[in-house]
Amino acid sequence: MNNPRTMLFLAKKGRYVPGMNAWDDIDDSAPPVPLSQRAMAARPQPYLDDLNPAQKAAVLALDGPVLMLAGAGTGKTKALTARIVHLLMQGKARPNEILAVTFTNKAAREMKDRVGRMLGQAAEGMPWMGTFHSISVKILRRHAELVGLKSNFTILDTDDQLRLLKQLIVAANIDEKRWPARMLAGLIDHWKNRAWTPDKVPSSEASGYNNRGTELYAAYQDRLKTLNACDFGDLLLHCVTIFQAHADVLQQYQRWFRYILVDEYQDTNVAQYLWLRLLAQAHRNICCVGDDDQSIYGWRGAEVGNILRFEKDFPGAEVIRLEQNYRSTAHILAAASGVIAGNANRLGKTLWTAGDPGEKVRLIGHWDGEEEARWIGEEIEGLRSGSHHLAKNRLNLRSMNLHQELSGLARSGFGRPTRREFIKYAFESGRAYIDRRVEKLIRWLLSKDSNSTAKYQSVLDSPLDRFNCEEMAILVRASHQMRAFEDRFLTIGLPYRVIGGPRFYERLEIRDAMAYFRLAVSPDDDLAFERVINTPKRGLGEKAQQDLQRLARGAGVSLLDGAREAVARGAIGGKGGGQLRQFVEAADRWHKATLEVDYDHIRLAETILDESGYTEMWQNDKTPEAPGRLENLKELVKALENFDNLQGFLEHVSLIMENETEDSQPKVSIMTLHAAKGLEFPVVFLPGWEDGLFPSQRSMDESGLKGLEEERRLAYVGITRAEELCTISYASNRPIYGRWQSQFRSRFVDELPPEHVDDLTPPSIFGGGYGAAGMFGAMEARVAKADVYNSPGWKRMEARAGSRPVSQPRESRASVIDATAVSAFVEGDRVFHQKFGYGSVIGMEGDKLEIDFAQAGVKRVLASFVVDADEVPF
DNA sequence: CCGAGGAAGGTTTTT
DNA sequence: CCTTCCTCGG
Repeated sequence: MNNPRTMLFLAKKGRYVPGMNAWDDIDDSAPPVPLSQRAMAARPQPYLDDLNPAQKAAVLALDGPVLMLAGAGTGKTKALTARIVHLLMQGKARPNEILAVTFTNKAAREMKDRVGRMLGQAAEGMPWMGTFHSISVKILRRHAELVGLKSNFTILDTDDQLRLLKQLIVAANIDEKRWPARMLAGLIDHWKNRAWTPDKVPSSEASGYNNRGTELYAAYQDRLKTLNACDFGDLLLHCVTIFQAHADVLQQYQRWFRYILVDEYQDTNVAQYLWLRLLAQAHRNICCVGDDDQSIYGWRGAEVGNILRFEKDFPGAEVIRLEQNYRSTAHILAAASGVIAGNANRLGKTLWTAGDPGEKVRLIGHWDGEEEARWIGEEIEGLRSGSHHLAKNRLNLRSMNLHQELSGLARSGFGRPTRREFIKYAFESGRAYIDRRVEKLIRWLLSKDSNSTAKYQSVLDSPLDRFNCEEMAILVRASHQMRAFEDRFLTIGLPYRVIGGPRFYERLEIRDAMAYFRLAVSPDDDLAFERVINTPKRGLGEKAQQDLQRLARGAGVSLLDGAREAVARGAIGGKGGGQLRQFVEAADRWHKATLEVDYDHIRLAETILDESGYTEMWQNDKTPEAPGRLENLKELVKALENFDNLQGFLEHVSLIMENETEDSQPKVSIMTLHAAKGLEFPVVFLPGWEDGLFPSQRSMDESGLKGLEEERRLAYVGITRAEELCTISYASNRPIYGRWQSQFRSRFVDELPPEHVDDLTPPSIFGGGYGAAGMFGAMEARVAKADVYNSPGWKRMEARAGSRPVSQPRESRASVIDATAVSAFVEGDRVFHQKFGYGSVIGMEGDKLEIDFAQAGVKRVLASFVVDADEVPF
């Protein structure tokens, strides 16, 4: 970095910018200095300085119920953290008297970080800042006996839960095929979300499982109690039960939590709602932050109703709307607003921005999904190399003046400015123009604790007129859509990352290892015992395990104790008997080790994995996944370093499921719309906007209008993730379950306000472009089998399955034309299409026909998708 | 204990 | 159609 350009910038001294540190604090070599520490000393309330009026109002209204309706990108976390700081600075509450609840650990961590930075110290003193679940565990451990548990209860993972339920179903003599454990788990989860204990489940809800659903639920709860365990739903439900049944306990917490803050309130379910209301009802100092338009978790129990009803629940509540958006350009906001306006039952917000109108939202239709992926890949390459005109325009978008100055510099031999230099320049020239982008970058720089810093550094050091891969994302409705992009990006060598794959702690090997640890810590953990007793294989199959079960249950002891007894009596014969003896001895040894004060838990963990033969099992495994699994096990042991003992680690893991093995290379993100909530990217691609895919058919089938509205909110969330450039696309043809189907453009596309949309769809290919033809209900296009097998689409798929190169040039497709399909029609033929209805052929090109449909207008479809109108059987 | 073969299912997912 | 999970048989 020792070039003349840098020297020039360094020659000047940093300047004060409200709410921010001087530039010299943002040097990479300097330790992270809290953002406003210095400012804090100079003024009484610096954290209020860079808040807009609405945010300020939300921060200042400390007492009484407050509903902060914070639209996407309106700085809600900023307001929330400022509010906490304000509470502390005003002496309204001590750090441990503030209850701040979030949904995810990530959100909790971010809030902690930001409060800490504002205060100029770590927010470790805020023990009640966390997720609903982590806070509930804390409370529950203290009062476990009130719900029949011991305070050292274990938290079940999904696997254990399923195994347990399966046993119960079998025991109840119910056909496990017809009524799978998975489904029961879902049901019970659903009931717990609604805060229904077994006796409260309405009979109308319990028709499955031969009308014995609630019976099974009750048996499950009993079993959990015996095992001294609970599942995730229980954490909240037990708390609610305790609060409702024990006024003294409730009052204790009501007094303790003087102020309550809730993030993402629109995502709360009934149990969480009750939990909050019970805690808040005495002093009513509750501030809920949320956005009804971003409620996308209805399918897992979230009740938008909670936020819609807030003012009724808390009469006299102050409702504050954060509507100034700092994230997206005006066109993007307008497009998003246009779509969400289609929903009824909204609290209503109007997002606006003081910023640049920017580029219009781009819309493009493609022939099929493959082409869509190819196009997006090319766009990304262009944007990242700077050859794309929109990349070149980017400087204009950010700041005309600075652009000119910087271009001047560039021309005089300084080269292309990087963002880092841009910020520096803006900063040092005392320019008032420090936008939220700059603020964000500074935040990135400061958050050195985050292990993703490296990738932000790479963003910072890339030229301002290019988009770094880190700045671009593809957001899809369903994860199977990701594949097309992965395939494509792999062939063109574009670095990408899929967010939200299987989580680290959910992986098979990790769960197995964890079960071993659990058994070491609590020898009574029967579920852990069951999981590992024959993993690796010890010759203790179904039969031996059943014997053990019977023996243990008969004697009323744990499985491990039962096994010990069986060994003593020689009840298990043959090879298994010897192995069992070894297993029991080892388990005893491990447990003994955990009882020592200050034992070396890392070494113990290694010993366990070693002695159990578990590591060896994977070493001998020759499947391609095995090396990865061993790698994960190493990772797991490494993670132990952050804890004092195995107990602490297990507790942590049962609550926190994270997978943050980041590497530093900048990558394009591919993720679902759900996973994207709360994130933002300068460039966003939203592919697959086709009816049935998005909005998802299933959603609409199952939940009707309610489902459609949630899908629409999902669309809103998607668009509002984009900061500068948002591109929506769809394909006319897509293989659905192996069958090629004509797709209708998503109805959401037609809800986009045309004046904010730039339609790039080639009109020649997709007649009756965007904004022209009206929509009519989407039908399922079922194409007769014979047609499909003859269709070029089919041929293409067959070709793909064969040995052809992954990416076939477009031209070669023409060679796959099915001659019969082409010759089957001539211009002027009357034809029928399953989806578009009747029409007449007005043109042909290879395997595609151009057809003027009576209802749908001019479309291009595969010849095999239409039949002669005379042959329609109805 | 492993592999072949058949049946079923094929949104979204955190804690 | 493809993938995955489970069962059954060797």
